[in-house]
Amino acid sequence: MARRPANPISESMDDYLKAILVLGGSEGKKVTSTALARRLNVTPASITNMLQKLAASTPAMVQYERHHGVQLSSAGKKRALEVLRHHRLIETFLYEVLNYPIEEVHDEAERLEHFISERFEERIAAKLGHPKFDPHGHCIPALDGRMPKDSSMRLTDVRDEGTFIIDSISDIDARILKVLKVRGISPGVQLRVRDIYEDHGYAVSIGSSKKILQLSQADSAAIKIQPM
Amino acid sequence: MARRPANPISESMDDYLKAILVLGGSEGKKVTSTALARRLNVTPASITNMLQKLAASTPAMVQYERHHGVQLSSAGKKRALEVLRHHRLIETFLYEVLNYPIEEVHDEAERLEHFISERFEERIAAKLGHPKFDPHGHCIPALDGRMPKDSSMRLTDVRDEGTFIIDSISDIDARILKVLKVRGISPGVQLRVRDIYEDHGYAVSIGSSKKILQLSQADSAAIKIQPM
DNA sequence: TACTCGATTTAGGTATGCCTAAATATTAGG
DNA sequence: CCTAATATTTAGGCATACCTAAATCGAGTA
Repeated sequence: MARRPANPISESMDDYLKAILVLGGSEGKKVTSTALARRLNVTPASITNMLQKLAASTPAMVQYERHHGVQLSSAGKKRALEVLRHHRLIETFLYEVLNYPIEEVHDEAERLEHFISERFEERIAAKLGHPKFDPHGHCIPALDGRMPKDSSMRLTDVRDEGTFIIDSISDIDARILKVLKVRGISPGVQLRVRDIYEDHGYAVSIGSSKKILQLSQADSAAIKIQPM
Repeated sequence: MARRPANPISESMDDYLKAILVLGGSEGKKVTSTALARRLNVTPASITNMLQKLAASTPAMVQYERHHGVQLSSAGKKRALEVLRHHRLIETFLYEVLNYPIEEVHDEAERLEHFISERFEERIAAKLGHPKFDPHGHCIPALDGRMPKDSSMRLTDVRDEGTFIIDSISDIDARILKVLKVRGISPGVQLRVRDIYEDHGYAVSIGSSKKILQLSQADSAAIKIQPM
């Protein structure tokens, strides 16, 4: 029964799989080349190349039809969740154990996630008490890949004034993360939408404070919320 | 004064520099291609290629004359010491903070050393209290690259019975490391040489114990000692 | 001094993963 | 339903870092 060995998964392949996952390319939805190109900071041509490779590998990591987007196969999704788990555990570790400033954990985790062993993962998870959320409020996939469904919504989808709980903050832009930190905007905090400037941001207040904060559109786009 | 930027140092280049340092290619001594090839598990041809590259980079990382070996330039030595510091700090961290078994720290550190930031280094050094030695007994270079001179000798150079203190254990072979661990051979322990089997190993005893342990030549070669 | 053998270098080739420019497919508007 | 604008793919290149096979060098010995 000479089962041929699964071909190795490179660091780059991992990055692509994780990006597809985060952009929603599991559960039937498809992701476009352009969206991937933007997220990964490479040209669309490079995306096409890699998608062909991911589709051709054994087992196939994605389902891909040219000009019609990609989505993860079950093997691809499994792998992407492993990488995401690594990433978020490392972020939590850097924040909790090594006292990193929140806006620095992402870049470091982004590099390290490809190189830590299963043992490293196991040890930091144990040290942290098997956390369910990273410091940005994002859910950490379990070892078996299970992850509760995310019921949060984007602040930028809000059309009416109201009160919410901050669910999570996107970690990709350190600058925004720092801006939000100094304004007290972090997961779990209550956020009241006071005014909406169509496509130009929001006026909000935090907790029980009456102070009004102006958030740019870019800042607002990094915030996910839950209705109270 | 458009100073041209120093060209980037790749992960591979770091590996070569570190290998040259450890094989003694600082302080005037030269290292042969073959020795490097053996240590890095690549062919001699690959070594030649990389040495040419290291010699041609700005600033030059090594001095290299074909057929006559290499040695580190001051820039190369500085860099190699940085990488070695990373490596040994990470080993110490894995052992002390994450409770790794000693025989597993090397391989993990070998991968991670290339990817941690200055911040990561600074934080783990602080957390560990700026240690001077790694768990194998090797000296950790200071931030400025200074490192006390190593006055230890190889157990395999011992020709007469006598008593010594174990200085350090080579970390490159996990199997040997584990064998030595279960026999109680670790840095700081007293080791008595009882019998010498020319090129076939040693009979030793540990601490105040009378029990005689047989060490193979390979096991012995991993041990460095200090006269008492 | 010349020869031989081991050490080293050169030449040429592989794979990854990125790029640009040119070609082509899809989609939305008229 | 056709066309323009946009999205995507193809083709051809570059750099890194490794390999093998075929030269070539150099140190010790006859």
